[in-house]
Amino acid sequence: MLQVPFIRQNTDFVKERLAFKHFKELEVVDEVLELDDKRKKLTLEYDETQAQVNSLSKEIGKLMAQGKKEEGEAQRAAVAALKEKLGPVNEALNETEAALHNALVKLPNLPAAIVPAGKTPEENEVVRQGGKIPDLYAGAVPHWDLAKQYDLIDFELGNKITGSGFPVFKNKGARLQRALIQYFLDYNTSNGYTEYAPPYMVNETSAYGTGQLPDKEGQMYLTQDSYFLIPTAEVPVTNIYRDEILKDTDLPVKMTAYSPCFRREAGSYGKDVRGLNRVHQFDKVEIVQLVHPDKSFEALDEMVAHVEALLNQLELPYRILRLCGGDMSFASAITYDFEVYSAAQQKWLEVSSVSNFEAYQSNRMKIRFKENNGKPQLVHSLNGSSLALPRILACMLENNQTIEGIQVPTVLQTYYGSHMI
RNA sequence: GGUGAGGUGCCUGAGUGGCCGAAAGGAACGGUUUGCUAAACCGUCGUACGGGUUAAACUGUACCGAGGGUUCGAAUCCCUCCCUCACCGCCA
Repeated sequence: MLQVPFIRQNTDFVKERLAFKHFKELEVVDEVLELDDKRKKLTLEYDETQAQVNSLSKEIGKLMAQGKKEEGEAQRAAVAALKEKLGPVNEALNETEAALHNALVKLPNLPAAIVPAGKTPEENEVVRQGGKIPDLYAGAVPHWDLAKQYDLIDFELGNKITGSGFPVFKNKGARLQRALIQYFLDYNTSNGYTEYAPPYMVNETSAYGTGQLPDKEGQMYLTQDSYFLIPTAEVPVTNIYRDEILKDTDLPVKMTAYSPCFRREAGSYGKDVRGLNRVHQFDKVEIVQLVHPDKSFEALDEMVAHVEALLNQLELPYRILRLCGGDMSFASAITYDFEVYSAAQQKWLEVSSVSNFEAYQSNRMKIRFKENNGKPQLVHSLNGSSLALPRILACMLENNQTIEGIQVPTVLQTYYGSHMI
């Protein structure tokens, strides 16, 4: 969440940036400031009164010890009077703090300066395009047909076992998927990321920390024990450092993790969900960084280059989009989406999203660091997919299909064990 | 699922009503000494929110799992909840 002192000092700027993100309830900004004023006033009143109570109580202790009972009794009455006043003040203070917090979490992160204006996905800015869009032979088909033809993925079977959106990978399909995961993790760790295998369920606090809660509970599966199935490894991995104060020399923290991701995507059935395009359970390898606030844009560029290198090595045609203000996620200050071109569907599919959250997540999670003997400051957090498996797989199958079979990119051949499916 | 124990600062761990934001040890950091390393010695070593200041200094309040209660006064007593650990049962 945003920091109140910053909002206070840059009120107009905050409103302007929020409007840029097409956030409607700008009055919440003023509400935050009013509640913060109220909070300060009540805090002062409470503290001063409590200070009197404390000092009187100490005196009573001494008087009693000295056997001066009458004086002690008189003081007790004084304390009782103060405490009568204190109750309502305390109650008002608690209410105000809760209200302030509720208002504060309504405010999304501010878009960074270089975020393009716009509201819809059509207004996202294409930053770069790379790789070659293949000319497919006349009989080329979409991946769901290839999946059947080569016996790689069984969508019907998933319906039987669980429901729609839970594909079953089999044979070479399962193997290819495993090869990709292995390859991604190896690539990440060789670039300084520490590998984690996190829990696939998280508690409410963790879901809140990365911004899934409040609001987006509908997008997650909730278990009987009130744990959420993770929608991305970002959630458990970023929470590793929740409530920690790092040393500046610990930064940057670079983490990577493979995990399945579970998404309810309620009400999203329709044309775009065929095959692997949108499913309820999919695999993904994620990268997360916690960095010094001065370095987060540098880190962002590094992560973008990292993901781009992966796509180049996989020989997939891709483009990088800088999301416009209105299309960015709630907690993000800037986001780059990576899309690969699915030649048989003739469609761009999102396979990665790399974001800088600046201090928005770390403020919620209280992930901080200390420089020398300075005060704790919030780190900046970033994350990105490297990469989401199903669409990569879909694209790879479609783009690499030939009459003889499906070609496996060079970089994957040792992992997969063959050059052809 | 059953039974028992327990949650104190970066860690270990003392503390059962006022002198406790909290002993002691360890770790870490700074320094002295040393040819280097080690050892030894000295010092520093919580967080949040207020007040104050150009900034500090200084100062108030809160925090010993969370929330409530008793009391003039709570880490310490009471209640509720959460969590962890151990053993048994079941099981990969």
